[in-house]
Amino acid sequence: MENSEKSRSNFIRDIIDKDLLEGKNNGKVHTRFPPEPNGHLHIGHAKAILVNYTIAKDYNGKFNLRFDDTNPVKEDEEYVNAIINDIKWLGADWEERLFYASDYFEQMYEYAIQLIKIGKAFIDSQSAEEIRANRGTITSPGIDSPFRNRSIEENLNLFESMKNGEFEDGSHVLRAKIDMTSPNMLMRDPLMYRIRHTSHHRTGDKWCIYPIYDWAHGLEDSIEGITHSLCSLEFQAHRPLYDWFLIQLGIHKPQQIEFARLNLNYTVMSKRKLLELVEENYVNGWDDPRLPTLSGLRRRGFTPEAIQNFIEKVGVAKAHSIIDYALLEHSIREVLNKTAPRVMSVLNPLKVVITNYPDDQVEELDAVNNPEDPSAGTRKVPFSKELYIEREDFMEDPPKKFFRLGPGREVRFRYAYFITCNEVIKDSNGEVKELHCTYDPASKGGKSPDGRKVKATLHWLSAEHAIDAEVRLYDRLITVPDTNNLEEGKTFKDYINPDSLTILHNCKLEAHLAKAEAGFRCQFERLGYFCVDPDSTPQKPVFNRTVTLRDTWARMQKK
RNA sequence: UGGGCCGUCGACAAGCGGUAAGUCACAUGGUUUUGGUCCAUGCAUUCAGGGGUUCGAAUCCUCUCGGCCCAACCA
Repeated sequence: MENSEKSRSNFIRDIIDKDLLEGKNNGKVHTRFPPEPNGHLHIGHAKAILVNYTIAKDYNGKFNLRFDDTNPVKEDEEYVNAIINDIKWLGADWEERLFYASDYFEQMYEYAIQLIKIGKAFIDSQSAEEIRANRGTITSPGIDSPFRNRSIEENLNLFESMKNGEFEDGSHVLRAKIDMTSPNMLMRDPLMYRIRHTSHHRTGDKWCIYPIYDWAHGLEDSIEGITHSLCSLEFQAHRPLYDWFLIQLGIHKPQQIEFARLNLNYTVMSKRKLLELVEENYVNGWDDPRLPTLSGLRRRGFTPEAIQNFIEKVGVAKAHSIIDYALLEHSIREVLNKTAPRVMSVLNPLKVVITNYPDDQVEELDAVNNPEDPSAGTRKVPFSKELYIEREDFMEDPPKKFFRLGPGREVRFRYAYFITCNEVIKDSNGEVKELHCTYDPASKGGKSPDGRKVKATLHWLSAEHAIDAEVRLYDRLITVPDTNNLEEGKTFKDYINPDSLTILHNCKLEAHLAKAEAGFRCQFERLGYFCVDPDSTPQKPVFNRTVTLRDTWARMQKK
C-alpha cells in the first residue's frame, strides 16, 4: 500500500484538513472500523475498512478495530475470528488496538446512571407495542410515556434492579428523555438499554441488560478517543443523537461523518441475501469464489492490493452509487498482469499430430515467464509429436475474422514452430477428433526466418508431458445489474445465473504446476488469470479462474 | 407526507465564482510470438429542470422535479 498513488481528495479529507488547520483534536486523527460480529465481511465492508484505515494512515493517525458486540442474540465468536482474519488479509493494521464494545459495559452502565441523575434518562415500563404506538409517526408527533416522570430515585432503583436480573425480558427499558415531538424519530426518547437474559460470547452471564446502538456507539468512539467516526449514509439521522448523548455527559465528542456505501452491480451485498445464498446452497459456503465476500474474493484469487486499488478508484462521496463490476475486474487484472507468471494451459483439449516430426523426439523450448517482468526469467517447455491445443482455436469453416487454425492454415505455436493444418480427422459422429499438421523446422522458437507472417499465435501442450487438472470457471452470480430494482413479484433468486460456475475436468497443464500450492496465481496465456484452489492436491490440481483476459475476439463474436 | 441527505459523460468522480480533471467502459489506429499488455486518438459547448444575482455560475439565491434514509427493545 506504501506505493499506491497518492490518495484522491474527497470531502472527508477536506474536513480533516480544515480540522487540522484549526488545531482540533490536538492535530490527531483517529478512526475505527466497528463491525458487529454477526456475519461475514464483503467488498462493501472493505470500503468502510479502507476509508477509515487509509485516512488514519495518511494523516499519521491511528486506526482501531472494534467489535460492536452489544446484541448477544445475534453475535458469535465464529464471526469475530473470520472478521479478524479478513481484515488482516486486506491489509488494514490496527496494531495493538483491538477492542470490544463489551469491554466498556461497566463504564456505559456508569454513564447511564449519570444520565439518570441529571434527569435525562428514565425507566419506561411500557410494552414494546405501547412504545411503538406512542412514538407517533413520521408526520405526527409521539406522546410522552406515562412513566416519563418517575423520580430520579425510582429510576436509579429500577435500573439497578434491571441490571441485577430482577425483571423479565421486555418488562422495562432505559430511555433517554429528549423530545417525543421531535421531527427526527430517533430523538423521540430513544432506548438505551433493554433486558436480555442471554449469555454473551465474551461477558457470559455477567450482564442481562445490553446497551442499544445509539447509546453505545458514541460512547465507544469517545472512550477510544476517536476523532473522526466515519460511517455510512444511513447513520446521518443518528448523528444528532450521537452528539446529544456525549454533550449531556460532557465527554469527548468525535465527529461523525457519513459517506455512501459501496454497491456492485451483478451481485448481491446485503447480509440477508448473502445468507440465503449460503444457507440454501446456491453457493458452496461463505468463501465461494462467486461471492463478493472477502473470503470469496480471496479464494477467487484477488489480492489485497487489487482491492485496495479498487476502493481507491471508487472514491468517497455522499451520492448513492452502484459501481460497475468491470472496475473490480480491471483492478485485479492490473495487479496480475504485472505479477502473475505465464503458463500454457489447455482447458478444452484437441489433439494435434505433427506428422513430419520425429516420433520419439522431445525438444525443450524456451518460454518467457512474464513479458512484463524480465527478472521472472524463462523456463523450458517440452514439444513433441503429439500435442494439445484449445478446441476453440480450430474451426473447420472459419469466418473472415477468425485468425486461428483451420484447414490449410498456418499459425504459430507459441515459442515452438509455425504449424500448418493439413487434415481434419473426425470420429463416427462427425466430431473433430484430431488434427494432422506439419511443422516448419526453420521456424524453431516461433521465429520467422523468411519474414513470413501468421495471424495467430496459439498456446499448446505436449500430450505426453501435460498433467490433468480440474478448472473452475466463474461468471457473474446475478444476471441483472441491480437486485434492489426488480420486476414486480420477482426476488433476486429469480435472477441467479445458472452458469455462474462451470467445472472443467479434462484440462491440461504444464507439469510443474502439480507442485503449486493453494493460493498460487498465474496467467494461463490467452485465457485469463487463475489460482490454485484449496481443494487442490498434487494428484488432482484444481484451479479457479479469477478473471478472463480482456478478450476483443469474444466481443466481436457477440456482435 | 415531517425531518435529514443526494442529483456533473454508460458507471464512478474531481470541481469550492474565472469558462467541465481523472479512472472504468466503449470506439478507432499503432506496436506485439498472448485477439493480453503498452502507446495514440475520440468520447459532457454542458453539470436534473426553470428563474434570479454577477462582467462571468456546475459552483451563490430561489422554485420545481427525481432518488435515498428515519416510525426494531437491530447495527
